[in-house]
Amino acid sequence: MGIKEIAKEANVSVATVSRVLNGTKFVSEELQRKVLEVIERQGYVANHVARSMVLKKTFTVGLIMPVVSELYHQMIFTHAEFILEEAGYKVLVCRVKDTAQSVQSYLDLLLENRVDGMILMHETSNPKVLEQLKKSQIPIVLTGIDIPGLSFPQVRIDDYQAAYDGTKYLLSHGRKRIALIGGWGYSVGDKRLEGYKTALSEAGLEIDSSLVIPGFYTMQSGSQAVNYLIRERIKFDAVFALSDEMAVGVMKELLEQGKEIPSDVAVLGFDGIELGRYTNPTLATVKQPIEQIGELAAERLLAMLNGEESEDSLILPHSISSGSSVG
Amino acid sequence: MGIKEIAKEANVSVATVSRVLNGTKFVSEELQRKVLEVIERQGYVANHVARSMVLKKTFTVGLIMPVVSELYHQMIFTHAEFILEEAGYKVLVCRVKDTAQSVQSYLDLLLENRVDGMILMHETSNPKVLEQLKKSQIPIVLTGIDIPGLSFPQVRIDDYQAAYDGTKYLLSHGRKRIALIGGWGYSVGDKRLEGYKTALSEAGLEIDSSLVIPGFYTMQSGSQAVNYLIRERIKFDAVFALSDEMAVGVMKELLEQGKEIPSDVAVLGFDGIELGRYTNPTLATVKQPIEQIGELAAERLLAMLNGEESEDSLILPHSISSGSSVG
DNA sequence: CTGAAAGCGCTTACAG
DNA sequence: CTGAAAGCGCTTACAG
Repeated sequence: MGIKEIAKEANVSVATVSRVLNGTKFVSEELQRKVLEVIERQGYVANHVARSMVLKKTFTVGLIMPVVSELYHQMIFTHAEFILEEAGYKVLVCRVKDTAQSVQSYLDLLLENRVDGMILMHETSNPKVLEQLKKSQIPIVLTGIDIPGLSFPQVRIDDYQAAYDGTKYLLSHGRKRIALIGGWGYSVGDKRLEGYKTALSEAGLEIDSSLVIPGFYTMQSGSQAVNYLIRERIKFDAVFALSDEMAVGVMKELLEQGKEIPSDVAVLGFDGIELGRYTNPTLATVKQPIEQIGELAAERLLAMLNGEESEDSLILPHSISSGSSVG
Repeated sequence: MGIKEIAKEANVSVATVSRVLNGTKFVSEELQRKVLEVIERQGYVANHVARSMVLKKTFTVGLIMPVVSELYHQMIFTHAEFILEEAGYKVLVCRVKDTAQSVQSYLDLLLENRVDGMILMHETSNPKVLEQLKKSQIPIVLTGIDIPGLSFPQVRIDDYQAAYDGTKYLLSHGRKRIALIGGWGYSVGDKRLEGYKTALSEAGLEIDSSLVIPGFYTMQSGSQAVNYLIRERIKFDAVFALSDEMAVGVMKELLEQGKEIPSDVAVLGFDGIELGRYTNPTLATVKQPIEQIGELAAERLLAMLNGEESEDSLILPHSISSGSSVG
């Protein structure tokens, strides 16, 4: 049951059917009525696969994102998706399950399926992937991340400054032994680490590398980090977790180990997801403008999809959101 | 840059290129080498849109899910997706934003884009949608839900029994005034409500309808329900929230209002998501076999996609997971 | 094993 | 305003 059958039954050409379907050209009311009637009666469902082939446009954008810090990424996704859907695009989401999983296969998948554009929320340094990304002719925007060597427009915060401000916030609450948990070896994490170090140095404090703990941005990972600190008898009076999810795990483990929050240990998160307002104690955090990031990333992509010049990056403001987990 | 250009440059026919690309037929080593070389050198990317059109198969399955109880639905999705991806399918996710949003547009989208099958995790009673679902020729499996009038295979728990067991669990901990929060007017919620009522009746307790509160399966909604109960001075010594996310909101509000958990009020959740083990106090809950539901739903869909007979529904076992939020 | 050709279901100049 | 026809990039009987 295609356009051809509809055409025959309505006694018109396929061109006419196509035209009433798409409203591309004026069609006399009579033919329009006839065609619409047949379509309705036959329960015709347009075939967008065929349509995409001739149009060379799929109205699909690909989104590659990590599954860690899910609540944060989901929210960005939700806001971006909303804008994209409004504009008639659908989103093919590729969720990179863990750090070991390669982005390669997802990138191939998106390219083979001819997505019109891409939003990349997952850092990668795989040279082959980088090469493919550069060569691809479709618009791409990096969201929440920065990939050195890739000149696509970015929509994100200033991670260095955000971590700097977060650290200062803890310092201003009298903390001196601040553990930092995050993913090192990635641009975002490393920049935040720099901000942390600078803030400590400026406060005249030495950087103790035993306080810099690797984490995977999951709740479990937060718990493990605290467990490690305590097991190794490393003294600390604050934890700065570089995702709210890790912070939740951190608080859980601290309470379990009999620590008081924040009197014994203050906890500061990162991201500003809704969950932080529902924990006990509530979570102080470095808040990203999640809604804005998602929406602006989508809007930038749409602009490029509409042929506008690839725009510059957008660095959005962060803020500190207080909570009872810090003094 | 299509198969045609590759063919010309390799001095073979397009048929041969297609064959080496798909490994469908034996191609002499020599031609194979020549074709592969050109493909590599040109950075050819196969066009799956064209491929889908002739094959009448997109290797895409549609997934319609609600955005409430996100952690729960995400986990089911994650497990289902894993199986599906292994089998070479990609997933087009449709996230229904709220109860007011219609499934209609997503259903149309999936059908127009010719998904090979569908996983439906969102209840709907829209008669037109139901009609379209019935008429559609593709395999569909209902996951975590039951839609009266639709005979597709289901993969879910016994919601009636699960709520019955949960209520009994609270009763066994000496609770008598159990508030129930959930979404009424949907099959899943209503069944659970029945289980709750039966358990109370069997215990010789009267059903107090002022304890049956509507909720939207979000954290915020859980908080609001508690707020309502307290504001209206309705006495209660336990809350049975029909999602863990609501339970988190419930606990938050209780603590904020100065109630002790569980001595003043016990809290029981539903779903068994990871978050419940990270809250303070930890959350007792009626646990669904999330991983199994996701995997089995995907496997059933794959079986049907492979032409196997549409199978019967699968009712999986639930369990009670203890936590310090209940006695 | 290999190729010429038809066809998948649409859209859109090009004529009329 | 309407239609005949070419073409989008593939796959696959059908011959050879």
